[in-house]
Amino acid sequence: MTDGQIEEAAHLFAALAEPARLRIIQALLGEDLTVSELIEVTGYRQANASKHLSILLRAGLLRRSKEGTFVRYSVSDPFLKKLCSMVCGRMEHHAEERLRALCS
Amino acid sequence: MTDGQIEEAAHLFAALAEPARLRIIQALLGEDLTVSELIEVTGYRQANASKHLSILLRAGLLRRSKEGTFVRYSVSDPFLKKLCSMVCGRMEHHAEERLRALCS
DNA sequence: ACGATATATGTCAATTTAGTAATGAATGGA
DNA sequence: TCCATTCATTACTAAATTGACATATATCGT
Repeated sequence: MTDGQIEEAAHLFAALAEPARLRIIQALLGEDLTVSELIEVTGYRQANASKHLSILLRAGLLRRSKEGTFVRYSVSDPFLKKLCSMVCGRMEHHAEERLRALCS
Repeated sequence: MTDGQIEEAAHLFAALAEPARLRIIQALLGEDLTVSELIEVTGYRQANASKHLSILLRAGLLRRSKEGTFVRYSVSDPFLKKLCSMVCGRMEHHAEERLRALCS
């Protein structure tokens, strides 16, 4: 692996290393949403949501399409869906382990 | 997904969002290494490497075992191996796309 | 063209993080 | 016991990041 690829991967993980962005991704995995809808759903301020969206967009994780004055975002990367289900699986596994440790 | 799980996931990604830590993981995926060996391989300073290792350890990605005065680290999480191969695959895919865009 | 709405961007303070040097703790050998 | 080695931790500086506010840009209807 080259230095460039390592940095690219780190950049990708950095885009995912923020609870607000994970919430946004979670919402967009359910259905494509405009910024307004996303604000409604998540409760984030417009400027912040917009900034987080631009970060996810630059990381290549989202797709952006204009609809009049609205902008609709969607999950562009099939990799992201797989990744999310993997992470969920891991966390369930850990939750189970914690539970088992508690009961032993 | 609860807020706690979202934050836990963000924390996990944050642990991976650093080139130095990805380099360390890459080295440890090849073989288990002591801190000294890791320093030798990566060229990082001792204190720096130690800090990165502690972050990966706290994230549950590495295992730690003492051997006399030495400490050997290894990849504890099968999830991590899968994740790395996925990320590598994604980046190769993107590299191909860039190449194709260049030639079209 | 004008006003209203949707989205993006710039700036600021506060927080977090990486890297370095120095120090501390633990282990093994003389 | 004393010293040398290995690793962890602390204190510090510089840089990056977040969220809030204000402002700019773009599009639509009138």
